[in-house]
Amino acid sequence: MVNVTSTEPVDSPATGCPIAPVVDIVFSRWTTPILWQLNSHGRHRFNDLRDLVGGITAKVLTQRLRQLERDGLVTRTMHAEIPPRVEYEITDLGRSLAPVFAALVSWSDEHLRDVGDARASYDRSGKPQT
Amino acid sequence: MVNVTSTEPVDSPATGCPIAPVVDIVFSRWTTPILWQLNSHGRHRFNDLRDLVGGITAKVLTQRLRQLERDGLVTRTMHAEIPPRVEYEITDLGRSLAPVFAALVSWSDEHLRDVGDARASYDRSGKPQT
DNA sequence: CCGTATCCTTTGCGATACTG
DNA sequence: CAGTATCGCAAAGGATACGG
Repeated sequence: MVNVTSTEPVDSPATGCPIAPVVDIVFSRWTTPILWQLNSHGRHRFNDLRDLVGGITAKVLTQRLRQLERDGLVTRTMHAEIPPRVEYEITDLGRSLAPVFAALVSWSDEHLRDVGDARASYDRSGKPQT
Repeated sequence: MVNVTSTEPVDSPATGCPIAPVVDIVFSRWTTPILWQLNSHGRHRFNDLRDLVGGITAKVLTQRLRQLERDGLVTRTMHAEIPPRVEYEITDLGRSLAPVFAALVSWSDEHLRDVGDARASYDRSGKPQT
């Protein structure tokens, strides 16, 4: 979490990096897959979303959803029924991240293999010399 | 860190989210400001980079630079002098992230204020009801 | 100068049990 | 169903001291 509005210096990895705030907002752990699912498959109930994301516990999913709701990227709708039904949906602000995600998909398609190659090469012989 | 090459399921926030691997690579803590500095201001020595990034300790900077080097995003050049001189530079692969960063800058310009507003609104009255 | 080693605190997360 | 409460561990990160 970071101070989004002020121009004061922050302790986070920010100084001189203009995209540090948005990185904090969008790329915290689990937030990307959550937003991705809500963006591609519409509105979802809590447990459905939990299954879609996969591997996340209820506690952490709740934490992340609360954060995303506070940041205006996701809405939470409570239906007063028994048993209770809660639905989460991405907002227009959340959908506005589409170009960012598209850029990442594009980069993955073009360059992810290069990273794998670099790692293999590094692990074989490239270790840093003193 | 994530298994980049295989198609096997991973435990990370990945299942069904195609950009999970690149998020792991590029948006780990401190990596974005490091890449940003190396991308905007060229080659740098270790301590210069440390000052440019700001707030990062030598230990953590070393860890992140090793990771970036292994992933092929940064090069490390040792000059055998006394005192020693080590220079870090972004690679072509690292520079290929430019469109991603550009998309993030653009989104910040257009929507970061909305997040601040959403937070203020949420903290005032929007807390989740049971 | 460029790290590494060590210690220690903090943070995050999983597991489990429980509630409206 | 959709969480919350509590516990406990494990990893990440800071501070400091030291080494090639």
